[in-house]
Amino acid sequence: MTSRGQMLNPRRLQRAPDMNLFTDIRELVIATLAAMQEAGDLPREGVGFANVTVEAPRDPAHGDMATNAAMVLAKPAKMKPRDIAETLVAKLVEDDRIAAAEVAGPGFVNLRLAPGVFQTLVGQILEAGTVYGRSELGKGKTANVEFVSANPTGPLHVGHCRGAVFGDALAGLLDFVGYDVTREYWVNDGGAQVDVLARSAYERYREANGQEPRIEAGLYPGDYLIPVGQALKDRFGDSLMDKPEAEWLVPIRDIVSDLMMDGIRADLALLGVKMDVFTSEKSYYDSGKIEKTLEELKGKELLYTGTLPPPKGKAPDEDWEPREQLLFRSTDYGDDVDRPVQKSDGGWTYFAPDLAYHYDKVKRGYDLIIDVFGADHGGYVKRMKAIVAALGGDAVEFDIKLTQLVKLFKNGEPFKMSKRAGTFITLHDVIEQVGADVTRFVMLTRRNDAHLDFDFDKVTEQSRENPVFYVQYASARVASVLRKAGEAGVDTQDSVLAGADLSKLDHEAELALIGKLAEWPRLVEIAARTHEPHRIAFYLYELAGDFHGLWNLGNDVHSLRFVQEGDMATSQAKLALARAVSVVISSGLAILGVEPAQEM
RNA sequence: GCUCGCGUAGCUCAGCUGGAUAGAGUGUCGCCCUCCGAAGGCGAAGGUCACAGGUUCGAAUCCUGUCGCGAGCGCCA
Repeated sequence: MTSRGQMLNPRRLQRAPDMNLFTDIRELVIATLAAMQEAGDLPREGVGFANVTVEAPRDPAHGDMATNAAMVLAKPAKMKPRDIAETLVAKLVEDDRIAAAEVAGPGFVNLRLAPGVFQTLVGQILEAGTVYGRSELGKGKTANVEFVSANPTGPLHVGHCRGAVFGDALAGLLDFVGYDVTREYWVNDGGAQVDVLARSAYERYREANGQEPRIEAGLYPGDYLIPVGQALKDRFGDSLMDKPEAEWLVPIRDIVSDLMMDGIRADLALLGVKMDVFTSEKSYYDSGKIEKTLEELKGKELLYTGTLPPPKGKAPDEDWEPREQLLFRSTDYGDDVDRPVQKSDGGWTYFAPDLAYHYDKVKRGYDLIIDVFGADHGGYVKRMKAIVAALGGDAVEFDIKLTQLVKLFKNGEPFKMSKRAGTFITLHDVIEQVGADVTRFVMLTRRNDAHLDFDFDKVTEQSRENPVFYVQYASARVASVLRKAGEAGVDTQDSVLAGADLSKLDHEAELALIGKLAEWPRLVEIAARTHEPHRIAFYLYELAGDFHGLWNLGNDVHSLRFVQEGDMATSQAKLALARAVSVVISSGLAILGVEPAQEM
C-alpha cells in the first residue's frame, strides 16, 4: 500500500468485502427506520423491513438510488406513505453520504449520494482488484454443476458447445460468489448406445482390413470412426475379422468409448472447459452400485411393484398392455407418473442409473446441485426433481437449466446440418473458425432458454453490433490509454491510481459511469441467485457502452479526456476510473471464461 | 390429450425474481467526423409487453383461463 492510501477514508476497511453500495445504503435506510420506531415516528407492531429495497432508478432524474420503504410500510404501519417518507427524508439527509433526498411519485424516496461516495468507490475497486463484487452468497457452501454429459459416441457438436459454455460460466459465477464448485460430467458409457458405437467401429475396423463396411441404418455413419477402425486394426490386426459379435463387442466397446472420451476431453480443453470429475455410468453397473441404491430405496419405501396406467391421449394403444414393474414413487414428489426402474427382461431402465447417480450426488452433501440439459431433455426435469426431492429433502437446493438450440448461420444464410450425412458442425470446427473467447461470449448473449443464432461472420465482425468486440474494445482502449500515459511519464500502477485525488471526478458523466460500476456486486448476486450467467455478459456490454460514451464525450469536452496534458493529478484520477472499468470487465470476463484484450 | 418453455419496437433481444414515463442493438429519418483508438457520434420517430380476468398502493414480471409457436410424453437412448 502506498502512503497515499492513507488519505482515503479508513472506514472502508470495516466495510463488507463485497463493497456493495446498495446494501450499504439499504442498511442506512433500515437503521433510520429503526430509529424512527425508537422515536415513536413509526409503530413497531407488525412492521418488518424485509421488503424494503434500495435500487437504482431507471430515470437518472430520480437520483442515484431510490427506496420503496414508505410504500411497503404504509399498510402495516397504518400510515400514509408520504408521511413516512417525509420523516425518513428528514432523517436520511443527516447522514453525510446522502447529498439530497426527496419524496416522489406514490411514495418513493429518491436519494442523491454525495459525490465522495462514488469517488471513494473507484479507489476501493482498484485496491480490491478482481475481488470487487464477490459476495458471500455461497461462502462455506458447496455446489455441483453437471453439464455437457454428451454420450461418448462421437465428437461434440455446437449444441453441446452451448451447454458446455453455459455450465462452465455458471460454475465460474458460483465460484465467484464463494461456492466451492465441482464441475462434473456424467458419462453415458453403460447403455445400448455404446454397443451401437462398438458395432459401428467394428465396421470401420473391417474397412481398415480391406472389407466393405456395412453401415446399416441405426449405426453411426460418421467419418470420425474411420481412424478409430485403423487404430483397432493396429491393435488387433485381423484377429477379430469374421468373429462372432460376442467375442469382440465388449473389448471394442471399452476401447472405443475411451477413445471418444479422449476426443471429448480434448475438445473441452480447446474451449477452455476443465471438468473436475467424470463419473461413469458403466462403473455403476459394474460395481453393483445400482442394486445397492435400490436396496436402500426399498428400505425407504420409495420403490414398489405395480402397473402403470396406459398413456393418455396418444393414438389408440396398439401394443400397449399392462405389466407389473418395479416402480419409483416419483408422483409423491411432483412427477406425472411413477417411473419404472427395471425392464421386464430383468435389466435396468435408463432411469435406474439416473436415480442412483443423483442419489449419489445428494449423499455427497452438496448444498446446491445443478443439472444442465439440452432442451430436448426437458421431459426429464420433473423426474429428476422428484429424485432429489425424495432423497435430499430440504437439505439440498436443486435446479435444472435447459439450453435451447443453436441455429448456425453463415453470412445471414442458415447453415444446414445433417448428422445422417455426417455434415454436422463440430465444436472443434467452431473454435477453429472463430476462437474460444468469441464462441464463449456469444453463447452467453442470450438467455439459456432462448434460441440462439450463431452467425460465423457476424461474431467476428468489429462493430458495436457485436457485443464481444464491443466489450473487448473497451478493455483494449483502457490498456491503450494507460500505455500512452505511462509513456508520458504518469505512474499508472493500480496502487498509485487508487491514491489519486479522486474528488476530481466530479463531472456528471463520470459519476454516472461510477454508478454503473457500483451496480456490479448487486448484479453478480442476482445472476448467481437466478443461475443466469448471461446477465454478466449483458452487464459488460452496457458497462462497455457507458465507458465508450464517456470516451466519446471527450471528443467534444476536452476536460473529460482520460489524459490531461500537464496535469498529473487530474490524469491519474481519470485513469483510475478507466482502470476501474477494466478491472470490472476483466473480472466479468473471467467469470465467463474469456480473456480481456490488451490491444486489438 | 397431458407436461414444460416461449410470446416485449419493423427485425434480433434485455428487463433488477412486483416499482415511477417499458430499455439496448439493428433498421428508418435528420444532423455531425481536423479531436486521448471514428473499428464512428448526437438526436427523432417507432409499443394494446399475445389476449382476457384476478391479486394490491403499483403487474411485462405473481395467479387462473384462452390463443399461437417449440420441445417432451409407458421396458428406447
